[in-house]
Amino acid sequence: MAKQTGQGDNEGATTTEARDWSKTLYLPKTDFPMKAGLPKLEPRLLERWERIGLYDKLRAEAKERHKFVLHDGPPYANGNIHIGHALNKILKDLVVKSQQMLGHDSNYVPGWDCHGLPIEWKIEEQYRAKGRNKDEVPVNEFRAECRAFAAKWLDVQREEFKRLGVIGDWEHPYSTMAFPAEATIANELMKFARSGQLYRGSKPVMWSVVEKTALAEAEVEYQDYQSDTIWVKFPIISVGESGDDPVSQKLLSSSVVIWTTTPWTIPGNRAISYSSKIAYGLYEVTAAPEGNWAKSGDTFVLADKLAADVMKAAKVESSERLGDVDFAKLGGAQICAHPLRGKGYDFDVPLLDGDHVTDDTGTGFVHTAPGHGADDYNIWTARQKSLRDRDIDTTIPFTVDADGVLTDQAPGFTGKRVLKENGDKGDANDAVIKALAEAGALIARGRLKHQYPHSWRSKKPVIFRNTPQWFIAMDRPLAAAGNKSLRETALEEIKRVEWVPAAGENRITGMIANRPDWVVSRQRAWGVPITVFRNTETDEIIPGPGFAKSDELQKRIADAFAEKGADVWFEEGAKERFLDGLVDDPSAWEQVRDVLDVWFDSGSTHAFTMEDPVHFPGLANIHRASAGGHDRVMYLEGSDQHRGWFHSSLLESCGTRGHAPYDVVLTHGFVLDEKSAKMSKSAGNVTAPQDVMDKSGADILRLWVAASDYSDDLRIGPEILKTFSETYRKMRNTIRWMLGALSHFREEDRVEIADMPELEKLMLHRLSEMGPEVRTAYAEYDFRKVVYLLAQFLNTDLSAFYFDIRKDALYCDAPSSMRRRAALSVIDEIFKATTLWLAPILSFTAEEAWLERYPSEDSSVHLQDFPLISRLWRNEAVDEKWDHIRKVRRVVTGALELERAAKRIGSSLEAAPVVYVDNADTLAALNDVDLAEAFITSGAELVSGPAPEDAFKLPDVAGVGVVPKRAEGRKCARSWRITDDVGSDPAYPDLSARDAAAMREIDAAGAGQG
RNA sequence: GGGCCUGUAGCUCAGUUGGUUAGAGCGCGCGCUUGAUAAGCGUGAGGUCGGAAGUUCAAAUCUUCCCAGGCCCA
Repeated sequence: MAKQTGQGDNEGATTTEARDWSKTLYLPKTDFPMKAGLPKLEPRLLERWERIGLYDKLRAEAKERHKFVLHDGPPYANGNIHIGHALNKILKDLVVKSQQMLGHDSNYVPGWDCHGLPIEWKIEEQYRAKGRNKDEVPVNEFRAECRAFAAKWLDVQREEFKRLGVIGDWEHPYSTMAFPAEATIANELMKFARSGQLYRGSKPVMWSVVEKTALAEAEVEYQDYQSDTIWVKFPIISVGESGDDPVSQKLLSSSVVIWTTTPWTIPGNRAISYSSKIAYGLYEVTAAPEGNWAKSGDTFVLADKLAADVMKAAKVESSERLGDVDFAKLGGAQICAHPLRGKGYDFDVPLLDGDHVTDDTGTGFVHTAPGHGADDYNIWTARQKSLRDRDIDTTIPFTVDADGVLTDQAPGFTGKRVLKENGDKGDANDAVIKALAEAGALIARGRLKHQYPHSWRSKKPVIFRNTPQWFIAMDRPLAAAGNKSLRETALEEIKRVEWVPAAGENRITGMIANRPDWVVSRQRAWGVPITVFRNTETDEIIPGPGFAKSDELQKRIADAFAEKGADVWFEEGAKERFLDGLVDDPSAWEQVRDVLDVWFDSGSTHAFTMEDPVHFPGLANIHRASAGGHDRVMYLEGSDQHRGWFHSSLLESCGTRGHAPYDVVLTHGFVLDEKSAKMSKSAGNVTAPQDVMDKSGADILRLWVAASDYSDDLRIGPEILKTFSETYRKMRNTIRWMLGALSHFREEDRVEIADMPELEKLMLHRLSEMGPEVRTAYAEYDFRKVVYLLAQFLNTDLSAFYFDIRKDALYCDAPSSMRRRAALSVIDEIFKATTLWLAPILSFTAEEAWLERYPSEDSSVHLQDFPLISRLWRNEAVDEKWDHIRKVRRVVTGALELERAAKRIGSSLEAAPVVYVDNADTLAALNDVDLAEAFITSGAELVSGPAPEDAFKLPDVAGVGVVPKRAEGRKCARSWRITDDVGSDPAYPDLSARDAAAMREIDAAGAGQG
């Protein structure tokens, strides 16, 4: 028999000197440190995982299982990760690891979004610092620099993500700028072109005349600017269903008045917006100065709140309100004439009800030029169908060219400049104002200093200008989809997807139902080009539905991209090479130079990862449940992605494949500071994941994620991290104690459940309860329930109850003790189960503990599945019985606490309480139980019957009273229990009978050892 | 301003179809232990369930309004 660790040298039982009994105890013994030192430990474990090829091992082991694919939403490769990234990736890792342990092949290929504006800006910034001009750099040279920039940050972020303990195929991530990805993105776009869903339309964009470029909202800054303002009459020519009352009758000879700060947009006017929430009246001018624009007898429709201001601006001396004008009652079919009717502006100007109209300034009517403003464009396109039904041409005119010059689509003003080349005001405003005055359409003019958008580069004012753009149609019936539109298909698919939390379904449904057509073009350099050609004569697009050689053209482009990347599109002579032999005259075709919206890139990630078995062999042969298989695909991102990635992926996949690319969509909230405020550098409330990992460790961060309600926003800060560090410490120490106890456990000592004491049966029963609960919680992605269950179990059931009680047996019992061996057998199971249950969350700590228990060169806790819990462990009878015992135990500890406070006892081992029970059920439960053991006292007496008046009672434990009593006898020098059998073995005069017997066994074994 | 969502002890969270004095873990105070010891055990304090009104015999739970916060739009 091997000598037990934890025992000192045998000095002989006959020694008169006091023996150090502590050396004869089986005290916990482990190298697993109390203080984790995670910042140092974690990198070591990461190295180990890399060395043993953990990810590949997982794939190999799970080869035959059903797949669970968490398809990564790509972060943007342009900076260090922040706490939001950490939340996102850790949450993904919790899902990936738990799904693997639940028995799936749980795959995770991380990816990055690499094209787009922010990276272009960074490179431009570097150019400016060096005094270079972007426009003078060949586009592919510029693109190469963008590519290098993205590659650099991809690497940085990859290391930061790995540091969080996230398992994944980090060596083979996907990126939207990889050549095969660029090829696939272009290919997907060409699918839209060929099915006729891609069309060329127009839209106003912010445009810098100075730089001759479109600007994004983030590229403009608002500065003071003096604008010309005008009040313009639009004569009413039709009132729809007019009433018989005098006011309605009078409307036909009245005007609607608008106010604008951009007179040059009047040629682009196509409508007037009003709001049904605003009260309007008909006002008659009753007195005005001689020669005034607004004349006595003129009648205007104005918002009641603003009528006085307008009359004042028009220098009207007096006016009268004739009555209400209620547009809702009029049926919404009112038409005005353009103020320049007869001069090339003979179209009807409809009135449109719009939420963007207010009665804070102006007239309560908004001049609507769809080519010159976002609101204008939105309301115009939203009303497109009803306008067409009224025979109104909804074409948006191109009234201003790239130089800021009015075109021939602005009759009478062709050649006038809105802004000069240097950004100064041009002559267009004056020309328009003059024409309006001559037409008698002006009632007032003025100037206004206000905030107006300026280019952040040139600091010069910008304009809204209608420009050609490429769109994906939302409502075009698609033959391949049974004549359903993209919108209809997407809405149907949304219902098939599982949304976690469920509210996500609402949110995205609303967005898809209401969104306009998808603008996929950007006038930029760093992206995947829109790989189509347009016939300048016929407007035909190739590849396209009517072009016989679309197959060949599409293949040429995709193949070239796959080989050399999207740069080939911008190379000299690209058009000729791509079109060679496919069209009669390449010069009749315009090569589109716009690049794709990056949302189209990321919307295509499913296509170039999950459908590319060459580059992502682990993702080959996914048979999704929606297609009759057993595999599932999850997307997991912040809730903002309902409008972002979930949205674009859904549209992209529905438009090309007719179904959603995902089966489950899980969303999380945003990370705020401890007071629920947004984090910002200026507020000084930023928590950086890098700092947390350096100071506390990734496991603390992981515990924070797991324990938080991710469906809502999450808070983090110093106090919260401190709390989680404490929670961690508490759980860690319980694990540590198990490791220490198990250092004395030998496989041959394992005990069958039938031979175990009830306490052990109870703990196995608890495991059998925990098993399904933990599994279900993981399966439902309810990680905080897992944390709650495990914390409760470790702290309450184990540390404070089971382990506390069993310390005596574990430390003091003889090696042969059935009680001790049973306890160790059970602790072995508990350790295994809890470590495995914790592994997805405390990935580092679980691994550390696992390896401490099962040392190995190449194993890992993460290669295990969740524990199999035997059905035989279930034991409701024992559970119910011990419910009674634990209740009584609470009464006892309560009674002892009073004794302690009165300084009558210190340790509970100094007590031997008398328990009165006047309750048959409880009495039955307590009858054959070693109460002293359960109470951790030296003795306990059970008395049937009512307790004395002065006995200690608890209100919620009926029929139980405790009378404290000091234990009588001598204190055993080894176990510290006070018993009356101390000294019963003359060889061990200071020990109780149990300890003396144990020592005989131990000493014999020790002697045998020599 | 609109859409979606959130608001329970210092912190993180439970609170089943409205039903007994609103719970847990951690932290905090106090005590015990000193053989899990920069640990362990016990015990105590702490909440007008964001606010107001309403429905009801009864509301943290239902309704309305308000306040605060977040995301997405405008």
